[in-house]
Amino acid sequence: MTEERPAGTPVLRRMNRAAVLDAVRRRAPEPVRVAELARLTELTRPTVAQAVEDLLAAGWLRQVAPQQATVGRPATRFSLNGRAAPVLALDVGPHTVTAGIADLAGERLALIRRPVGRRGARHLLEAVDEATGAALAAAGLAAEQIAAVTAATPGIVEVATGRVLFAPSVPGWPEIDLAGRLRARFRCAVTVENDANLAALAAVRQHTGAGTLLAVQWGERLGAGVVIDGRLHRGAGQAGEIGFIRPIGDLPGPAGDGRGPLERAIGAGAIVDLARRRAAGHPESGLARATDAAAVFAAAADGDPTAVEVVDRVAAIFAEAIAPAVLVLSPHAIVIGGGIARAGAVLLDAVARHLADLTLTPPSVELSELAEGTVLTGAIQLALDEVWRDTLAGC
Amino acid sequence: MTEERPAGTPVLRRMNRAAVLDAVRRRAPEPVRVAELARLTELTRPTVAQAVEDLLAAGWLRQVAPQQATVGRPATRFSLNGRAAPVLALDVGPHTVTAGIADLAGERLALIRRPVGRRGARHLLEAVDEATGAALAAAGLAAEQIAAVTAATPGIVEVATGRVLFAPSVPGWPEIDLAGRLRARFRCAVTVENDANLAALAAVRQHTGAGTLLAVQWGERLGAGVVIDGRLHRGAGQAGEIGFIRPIGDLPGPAGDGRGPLERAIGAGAIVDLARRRAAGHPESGLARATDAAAVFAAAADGDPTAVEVVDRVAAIFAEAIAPAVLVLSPHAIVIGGGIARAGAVLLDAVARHLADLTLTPPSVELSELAEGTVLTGAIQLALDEVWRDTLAGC
DNA sequence: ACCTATTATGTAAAGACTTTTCGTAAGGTC
DNA sequence: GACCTTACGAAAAGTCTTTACATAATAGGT
Repeated sequence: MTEERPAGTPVLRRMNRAAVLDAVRRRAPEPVRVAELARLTELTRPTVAQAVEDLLAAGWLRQVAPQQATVGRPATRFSLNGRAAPVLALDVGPHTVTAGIADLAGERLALIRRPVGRRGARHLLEAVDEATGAALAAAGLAAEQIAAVTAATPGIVEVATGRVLFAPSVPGWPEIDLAGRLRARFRCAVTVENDANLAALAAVRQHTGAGTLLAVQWGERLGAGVVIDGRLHRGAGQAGEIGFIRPIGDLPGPAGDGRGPLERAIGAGAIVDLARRRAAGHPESGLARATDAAAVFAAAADGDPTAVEVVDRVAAIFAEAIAPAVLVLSPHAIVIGGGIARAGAVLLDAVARHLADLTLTPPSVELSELAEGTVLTGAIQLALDEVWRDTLAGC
Repeated sequence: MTEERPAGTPVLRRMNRAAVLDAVRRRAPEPVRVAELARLTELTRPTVAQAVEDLLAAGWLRQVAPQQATVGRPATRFSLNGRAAPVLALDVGPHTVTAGIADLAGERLALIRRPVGRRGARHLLEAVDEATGAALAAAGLAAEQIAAVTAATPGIVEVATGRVLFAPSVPGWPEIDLAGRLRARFRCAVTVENDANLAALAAVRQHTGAGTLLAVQWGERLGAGVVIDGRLHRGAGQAGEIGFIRPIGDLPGPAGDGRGPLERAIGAGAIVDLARRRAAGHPESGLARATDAAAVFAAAADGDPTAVEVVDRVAAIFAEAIAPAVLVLSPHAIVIGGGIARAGAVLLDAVARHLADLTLTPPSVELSELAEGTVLTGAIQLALDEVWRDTLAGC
């Protein structure tokens, strides 16, 4: 239900303003002419002109130089005024904090990475403050100018309040009220969201935009984001926690480090362990010396039979673990990102093969093309979505 | 994205008409006064009066008798004109075809059940035609007056085209173009949808209306519908096919009857088989004589230890099977309907207990309150949704 | 230097709604 | 029958969009 609250003619003007602004956004970063906007919005030219005038006055648009060398009177052209509503995105990882600032058109204005000195919630928070300040300085902005903030954090997040409920990788993190601190510093919408969810959002936007997608982040830990028609599905609050799926077979001993069963079975480290164990009986394989998952996948790609077997086993466990979810959700595609994604086709093919066996019409299995900064990209996107939603509703 | 195409003032009037009609619908079946509508829609009284006048002229509303015994001048009251857009719903089961006709307000105008003479697609189709005709006659309507048709069928349905891709329970069914035949007979929107999905829709509307819900239909077969914020989630087209989840443990021999692994493991028949096998070693249990699943659950409710064990085992298999989907989807609740739902609390508690073990914050597990006709109710709801969507958009 | 074709912008009048405001109608109660 | 309460009706005002027409700015030709 769209739940519109219609009223008098002023509502019309608001709607038209929003439609014009939306059209400019879609055209960004290219400047647009009034006549072009009229065509895009299917409004008449005077109406668009009126809306543009309003938007210029409100600072959403700015006039850019007219195009040279054209027949007829040069058209005045307009672009989004990026400075109108820059957004701040934070990727709060256990070891690194990244802060990015982007303008309305998605243009990056600043990008700051800060290592976290020592492990622990307090040091992490310090790094967040520092990175935030540095990013603001680099972009030449004051905190008051930021129009939306999105912070990505590991763990399970109660998005409505911004509280982190469970974050095994950072001791003491749930006790810190990150959202509260950010809200105190910024007088705008602040969203705290699970990092895998945001990575999913970024990966999916890259992908198609529509449909149902399951975007898996696979590294030392395993998380996933469910994106339906371009929007994050959150369910009761912890959608996508695939790391806690209990895989078939016996588990490596309970580590008690907060990792879920599937993470203990086929997380990056577990893959190395598995490879080492298998290689013990096969001295001709180079796997015994493998120190990271990438080496295992490389060996498999080279045709090392033991490595191929290991990859196949890993893929089988993964496929069996998510098959029920695939049957229930029926995603159009599964996008795999994270450190493991660098494994390439070896893993992908094996996963697809096993899934084909376990589902009715298996979804396509693909790799995310985004390497670094996927989480930050997703955070920026969510923040921009927020701004656009508010803006288009109430500008 | 709401994708509104704003324009001149006539658009305003359309929007207001739609808002008023929507308000009347929400108030249905109670008649409404103009002043009440003004309050509900937050429009002024003259505007509402104008809209009501239009809607009366278009036949969407009708005037009803003013309320007696009131202070002040009696208000003229209006109701939905059910005859304006009746919908037809069909539940095409392997053994029975049910046809229902409902008016805009959801009031049932006709309900016809027809047994299917002999198994097979041809006889099924005959029964559909017959039931449809009888329902139309009973409601005193011609086919041209029907505003939307929804047909529920077992199997996997490609909703966009209305083709049934896979329907093991009715031989030859996928070759029949049910949607095409209905479209030829009715000049309105025709939707063909999986029966479990429609049952889910009905069960969920009963429930809360918002949030993410997984509605399981559990009988001889197993299906589920995913409902997110009141709307059916279809994914790539076969969301909710939980019958094909492969459960842990060894399967009863492949039946080759098109049933999925989970159905073979814990479908109604399989539960009886399991009980019989367990009872073989325990002659004191009455389970050996159980002929249907209900008897097994009844025995468990009575405290028969063997029966309790069987129920627990069934619940465990079910919980393990759907746990990954629960983790990915994070539903607010799981609603269990279908024949097995009559088992009551025994099964429910066992499922909840096992799920608690396998998920992070387990959803509540509940029984659907709808007994007979759940599928038909859902079909009517979907058809009405269709009508309202079209109507509110373009009346 | 001037003129014309071409494209873009500006503006005023008309038309369509909603809103506001005030007057009237239709009941009951005392 | 007077009075109170609630509902209905109609006219005037205000806000937008639309339509139609006039004007501005540039390139290229004469």
